Amino acid sequence: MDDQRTMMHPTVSMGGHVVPQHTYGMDPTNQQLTSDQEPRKHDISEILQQIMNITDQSLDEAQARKHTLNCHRMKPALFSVLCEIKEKTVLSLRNTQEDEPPDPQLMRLDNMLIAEGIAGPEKGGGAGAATNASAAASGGPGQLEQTIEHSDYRAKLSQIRQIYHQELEKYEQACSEFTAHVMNLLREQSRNRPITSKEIERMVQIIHRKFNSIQVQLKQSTCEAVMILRSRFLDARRKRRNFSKQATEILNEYFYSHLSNPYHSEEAKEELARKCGITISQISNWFGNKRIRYKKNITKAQEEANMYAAKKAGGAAAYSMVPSSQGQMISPPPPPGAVPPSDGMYNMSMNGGESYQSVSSLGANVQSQAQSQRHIFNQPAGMSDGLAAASLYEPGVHQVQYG
DNA sequence: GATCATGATTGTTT
DNA sequence: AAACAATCATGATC
Repeated sequence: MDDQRTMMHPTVSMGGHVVPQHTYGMDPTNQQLTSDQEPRKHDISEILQQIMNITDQSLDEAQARKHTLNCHRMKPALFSVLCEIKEKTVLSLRNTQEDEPPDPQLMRLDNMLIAEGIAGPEKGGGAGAATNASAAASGGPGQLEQTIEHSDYRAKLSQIRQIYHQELEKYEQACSEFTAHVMNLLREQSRNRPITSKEIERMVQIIHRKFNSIQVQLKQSTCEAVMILRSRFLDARRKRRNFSKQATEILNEYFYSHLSNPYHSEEAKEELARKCGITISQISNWFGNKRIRYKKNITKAQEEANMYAAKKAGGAAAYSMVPSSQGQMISPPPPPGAVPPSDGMYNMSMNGGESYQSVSSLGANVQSQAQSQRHIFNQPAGMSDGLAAASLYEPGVHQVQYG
């Protein structure tokens, strides 16, 4: 019955709902509108139109009209209409409550930010923690040293951390401001239309979800920035440094002393690494590069070989007084007044060549092992002539001397 | 800034 | 697994 009448007098349609006239306290059976009923109908339309318009207005404008609306004589009637509509729509709201599972992407980002020291409890240890974390992630003792020495890296990382926290704070402030604003608005609107606390809660949830997606973006771009920073600073190629002159000297001397068998045991590598202050893998790289480049440019390598041979011969002559080092001494005499106490190379000379001897004999020890390895130095036929000088200092020769 | 030197990486071979 | 070979990327020098 009511529905039929409603269909006959569809006053205002609101969100697809037809507002029945009888709920305004008017006589529903009265089909004829009296002269004072017409303006009433008009009033209601006006109020509802105002409400509709609120969504298109700025919050300030809505605020300004709020008072007018509250004082309107038809307000109670409007309220009851809205209550009735609510009765119908509230069912759909009840079903919308869902538990949000933790976003795996967000968790990944959070973990990474914590690991990098960007997001973390204490601020002071941030940069340090980041360094340790990244060093642990990349592994290797050499990388650890280089990571620590990169104060630039740490500075940039803490800069990223600072920006991240600033943005996060801004975001959180904006989120809470907006939430408070919306809650106020809803509370005020609840005087005109029925709004349950659950609905407000839900609205807050929606707002937080929206802001969360912004937060994810912030975290994502922060992670990207950290990755770029890391690749820039921790990529070994970018931070290549030439070895010290002394290290190169030691390596060259060892190389040309072991030309017939330039393949070394782990022990020999360790010792060289210790003497040169570089890692074992750097030693391997160096000898790998050296062998290839030696082979590629024999002429130049010969000159170098002769130079080191002469050097060694000179050194041996100069230090032949030292009993235990005869035929072993390859280091030049230390320059006057230039003998660093901890200098491995010159220490070798000063302590009777003991250190070098051990390296040299280690090289000899691996000779049998190296026989099973590939040997580029056995291949070129014309090489032996050029290596005449250098071959004087091959481990085999030393062995003969000792044998 | 062009060029060479050199340490590191990557893919292949043994 | 170690070495080779090619290549990359940076440092040093002119």
